Amino acid sequence: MSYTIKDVAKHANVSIATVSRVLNGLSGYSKATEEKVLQAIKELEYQPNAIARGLISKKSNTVGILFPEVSSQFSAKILRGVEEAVHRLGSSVIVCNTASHGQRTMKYLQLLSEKRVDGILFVSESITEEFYKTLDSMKIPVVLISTESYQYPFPFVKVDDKHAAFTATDYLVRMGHSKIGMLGGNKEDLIAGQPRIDGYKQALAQSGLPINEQSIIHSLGFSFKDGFTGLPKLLEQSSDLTAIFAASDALALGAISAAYKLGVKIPDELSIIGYDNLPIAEMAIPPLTTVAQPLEEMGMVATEMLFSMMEQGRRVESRILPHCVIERESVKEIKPI
Amino acid sequence: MSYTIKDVAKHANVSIATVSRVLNGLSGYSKATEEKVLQAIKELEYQPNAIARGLISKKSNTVGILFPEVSSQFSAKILRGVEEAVHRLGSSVIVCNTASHGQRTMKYLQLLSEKRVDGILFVSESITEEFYKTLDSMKIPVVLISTESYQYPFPFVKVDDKHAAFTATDYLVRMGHSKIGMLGGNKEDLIAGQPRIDGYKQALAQSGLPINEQSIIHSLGFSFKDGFTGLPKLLEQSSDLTAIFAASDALALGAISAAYKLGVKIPDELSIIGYDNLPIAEMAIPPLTTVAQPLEEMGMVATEMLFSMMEQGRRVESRILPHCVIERESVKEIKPI
DNA sequence: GTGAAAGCGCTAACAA
DNA sequence: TTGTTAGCGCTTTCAC
Repeated sequence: MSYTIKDVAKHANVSIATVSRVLNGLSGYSKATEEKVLQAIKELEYQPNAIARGLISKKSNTVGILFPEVSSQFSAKILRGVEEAVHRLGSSVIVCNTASHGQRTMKYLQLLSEKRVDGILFVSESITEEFYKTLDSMKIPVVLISTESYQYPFPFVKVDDKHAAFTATDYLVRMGHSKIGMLGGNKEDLIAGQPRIDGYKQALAQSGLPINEQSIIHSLGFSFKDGFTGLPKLLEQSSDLTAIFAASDALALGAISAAYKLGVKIPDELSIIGYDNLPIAEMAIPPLTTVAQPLEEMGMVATEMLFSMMEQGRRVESRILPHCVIERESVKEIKPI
Repeated sequence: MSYTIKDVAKHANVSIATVSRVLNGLSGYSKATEEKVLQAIKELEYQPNAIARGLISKKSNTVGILFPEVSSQFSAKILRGVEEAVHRLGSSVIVCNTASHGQRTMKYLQLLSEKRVDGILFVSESITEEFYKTLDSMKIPVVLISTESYQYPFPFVKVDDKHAAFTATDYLVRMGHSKIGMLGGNKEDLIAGQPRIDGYKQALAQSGLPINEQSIIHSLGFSFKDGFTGLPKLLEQSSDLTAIFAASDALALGAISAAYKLGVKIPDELSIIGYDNLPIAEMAIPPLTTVAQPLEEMGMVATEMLFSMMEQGRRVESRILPHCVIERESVKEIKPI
C-alpha cells in the first residue's frame, strides 16, 4: 500500500489541506512549509492517487477511443497521433476494438461511461441511433475520425473523400490516361465507399471521358484480398484499361499482386494509384503512388478538438484535412494519342 | 450529472446499502426489494461510478501497456490480442508509446502509477534499473512481451528467438541452400538481435556449413529501410549467396525491393525467408516465406498471466510460445550439387 | 432482510 | 498562512 496525503501531512507536520495546496501549486503557504512538504513527499516517494482526485474533481483524465479494428495499419497510425496528443494534454487513452459489432460497441460505450472518461473518439464507423443515444446521454464530448454523421451533430475530422478520389483520378488523367478503371470499396458505405466512386466519376466527366460501369469493381471491403480478387474481374470486364484508381492502399497492393500473377507489368502495362498512404505503400513493388491521408495528424487534430470541447464546453467546428498525391513508381506517364 | 446510488435508493425506497448489494449480486435482500431496485436503476438509467468503486476497492480495473512504437504492425497485432483478453477479463487498457525513450517511459510509469493501474505489460524493450525500481515500487504485476530480462525477475512471454532463427536458417538448408547469408538487426540488442544471429550460425554449424562473417550484415534496426540498404551491401560482400535469412519481415521486404531494383529475381536467383509473419508478409511480391511469431496470442497469453498474478498474488511462469515457418513463395528449393 | 454509519484519498469552502 | 471539516459515490461492517 502506498502512502496517502495523510502520511505526508503527518511527516511534514502540516495539515492535509496544506499538502494538497502545494501538490496543486496553489498559493497559501510559506516557502518554508513548501520545502517541508516537498521534502516529505520525496522521502515517502508519495504518489497522489488519481482515482481519489477523479472522484472529487469529476474528471478521469482519460479518454476512450473506439476502432473497428485496432490492428490495421490505418488504425495504428491514427492511434499514434491520438496517443501523442492525449498525453501531451495530460490524459490517457483507453482503446476499444469494436470489430464493427454493434453489441460490442454498446458494451464498450457502457464501460467507458462507467469509467467516466472525459471524452470519446470514434473512428471509421458510422453512428447508429443506438450509439447516438448512449453517447448523448453520457454528456461528454465526442469527435469522429475518418467518418462523419449526417444525422447526428458530432464534429469530425477527415479528408474530403470525394475530393481526394477526384484528385487521384485526375492525376491519372493528367498522366495521359483515358481508360481508367476503379477498384472500389463497399458502395453501401456512404462515408468512405460511395463518395470515392463519385469523385472518380466526376474526374472522368470533367475531362470529357466516358463513365463505364464495367470499369468499376465494387468490393465488400477495402482489403488486400478484395484487391487481389478484384483486379482479374475488372480486367475481364474492361480489358483495355491503362490505369486503375484503387480506393485503398490495401486494395492497390492486392491488385499489384494479382497483376504480377497475371503477368501484367506495373506500371508499364497498367498504372495504379492507391489511397491512404500507409507504410505498406512504399514497401510495394513498385512503390505505390497514392493519395495520402494525414492519419497521425488526424488523430492529433481530433484529440485537440476533443480537449477544447472538454475545456470550453462548447461545440467545435469539423475539420477537413488536406490530402495530396504522393508520387512513387506505380503510375506511368503515357503520351495522349 | 448522472444519478448516484443515493438517487436510486431514494427512488426505490431502500437504503444505499441495499442498492449496493443488488448491484454487486450479494445476498441479503428479498426478491421484492431486488425488483424495486432493479426497476429504479432502469428508470433512472443509473450507471455505477467506476471511479468511486475504484477508490474503495483499490482496483482500477485498468492495465497499462507500453510500446516502443504503437503504430507498427508488430505492436498493433500484440495490442489486438491484449485488448481482446483484457476486456474479456473485465478490464480496460491504457496504451503508452515510449518511443524507446527512457525519460518518456519513466513519465508513463509515473502516470500509470498515479492512475493505480492493476498491472503493466511491457513490450519489446529492455528493462533498465530505473524502470525496474519504479516498477518494483508500484507493487503490481508486470509481464514482459517479446522481451525478457536477465537481471530482473519479471515473467515474460516470447518466442525462442535463437531457436526460431535456427528454424528459419535450417529450413533454407533443407531446401538445398548452402550459401546462406543473414540480414541481421542490431547485434547490441541482446534479446532480439544477437540470439537470432546465434541461431543462424548454429544452424549452419550443425549442417557442417562454414560460417562467414562476410555473409552477415548487422543493421541498426529491423526496418524496411535497413533491409533495402542492407541487401546491396550483403551481396557485395558475398556475391555467391543463394539464400538469405532476414531477421524481420520488414527487413525482408526491404531486401526484396532492393533485389528488384538490382534485377535479382526472387526466388529464382535468391531465396529469402523473413521473421515475424506480419500482414505485410503475404502482400509481398513474391509472398514472403517467414517464421511466424503468434503475436496476437502472445498478447492474450501475457494478459492472462498478468491477471492470474493479480488475482492469485503470486508469480507465474514465463512462457515460450511456439514458432513455425509459413511457406509462401520467396524460397526456392534447389538441388544440392 | 435491511439500514446507519464509517471511511477509501482527495479537494475546497470556511474558519481561525 | 494554516487547519478543520464536509463531502465526492461507493462498499462494508455492525446493529437491529
